[in-house]
Amino acid sequence: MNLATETPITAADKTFLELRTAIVEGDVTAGSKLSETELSTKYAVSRAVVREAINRLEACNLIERKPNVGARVVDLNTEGLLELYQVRESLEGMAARLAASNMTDQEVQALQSLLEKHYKTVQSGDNYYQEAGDVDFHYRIIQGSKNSQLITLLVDGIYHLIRMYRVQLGMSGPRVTTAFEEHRNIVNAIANRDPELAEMLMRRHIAYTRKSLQNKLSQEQA
Amino acid sequence: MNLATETPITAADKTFLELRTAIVEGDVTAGSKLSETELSTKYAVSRAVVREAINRLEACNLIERKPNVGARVVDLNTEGLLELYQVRESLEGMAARLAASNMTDQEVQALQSLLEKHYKTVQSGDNYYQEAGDVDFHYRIIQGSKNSQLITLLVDGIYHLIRMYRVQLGMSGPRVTTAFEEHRNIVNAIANRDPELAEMLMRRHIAYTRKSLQNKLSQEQA
DNA sequence: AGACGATATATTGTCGACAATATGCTGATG
DNA sequence: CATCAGCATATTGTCGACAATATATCGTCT
Repeated sequence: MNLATETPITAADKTFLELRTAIVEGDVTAGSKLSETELSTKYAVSRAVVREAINRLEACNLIERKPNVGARVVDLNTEGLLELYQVRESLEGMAARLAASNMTDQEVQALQSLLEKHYKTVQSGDNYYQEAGDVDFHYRIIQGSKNSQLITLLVDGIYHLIRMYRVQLGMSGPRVTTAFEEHRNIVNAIANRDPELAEMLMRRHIAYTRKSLQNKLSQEQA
Repeated sequence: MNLATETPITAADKTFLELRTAIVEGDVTAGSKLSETELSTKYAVSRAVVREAINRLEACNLIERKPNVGARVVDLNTEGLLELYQVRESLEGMAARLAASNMTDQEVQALQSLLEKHYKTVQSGDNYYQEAGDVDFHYRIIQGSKNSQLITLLVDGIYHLIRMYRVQLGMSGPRVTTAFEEHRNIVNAIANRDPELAEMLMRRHIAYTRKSLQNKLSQEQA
């Protein structure tokens, strides 16, 4: 018996994942068409598996499909990103609330030490780690909610979408300072097992980020 | 030129929709297998379109798939439903908040008259309308948020899931009285353009429903 | 010359067949 | 009698081909 639940990876899985990163990272430009035949030759698979991949991408809201016409990478407007941040505020707020109740002490400690590490690199000014650290921070709290529906929604769905939007709109990287103080306060609330406060702080944190984005975007348009 | 943007409906679309209602309504029992060949003969289409439909169902979290094994209707535990209600509380709370800001005066009036109609049928004791009315009420507020991401998430995703859970667990129909008072307070908050209050009341409303479900379910298990 | 219509081309939708994997059965063995 | 190996069957994964639809090209007419 093999405990490592070896899940066989189908060709459709692989092409889906490759295509998704290609889209999310912006390697295929926004609004460009996804030709089935073209992709099937490019990835050396049949059209059937390409179609399956495209179907899944559509389910993720990463592309749009019109029957008998084809699939295009969603062309993103500023409004969509801001809408997404409202959804995120709501869901991650709930995640923080649940995390304050459901995280194990061990997980809380791990979160605290992550924060510690984060603090050091903020001062050193390593921008790359900053972004990775930010994602990791949010990711752990989401997991800490222990609500599988919530986790699936955020990790499999919204996060990829947000990432794509940000790349497309040239908004890569979080706020310059990543608002370390806010992170610390959230962690404290969770460590104190204070769900209401944790939710409120997380919502504020994301709302601030949203407003910061909004400013940047309206500035660029001017 | 035809203004009615006639969207061609593919066979895959149809089978997807039929299958979804069949699953959501409980016509195919929980945990049962979805055989591709069987379904293709039943719906008189090729396996390819069945596969596409199944793919979409998987994206909706209505079924689970294991490679080389097949797809089964998700077998639902109580916990999953309660988790879903937490997500719903979060998202519909946000929807109510946004609706208080973004609904037109006309939409608010329509909502108020719906409430009126609702009130009459609560007293007459027409149980069917009560459920339909409840769904309609929530649906309008969601639409009123004007946040397309939020709308898609709730209408295309979570609502079908919740419906399926409820049917499977024998929890059809909302709370006996549908908590008319709560609905009224929510509408008032929206009409007064009070986002914070609208959100808070909607969250409470759903949290109550959730607890009511929890009681019912734990009672049954005893 | 511009607009419209018919034809040609390309792309997507659908289908049936083959290959790969999992499941169930049969029978041999301890 | 239980267990396990090997085979037979059934189901899913993948593929290439045909049909239906949309797009592009070209010619004609006003």
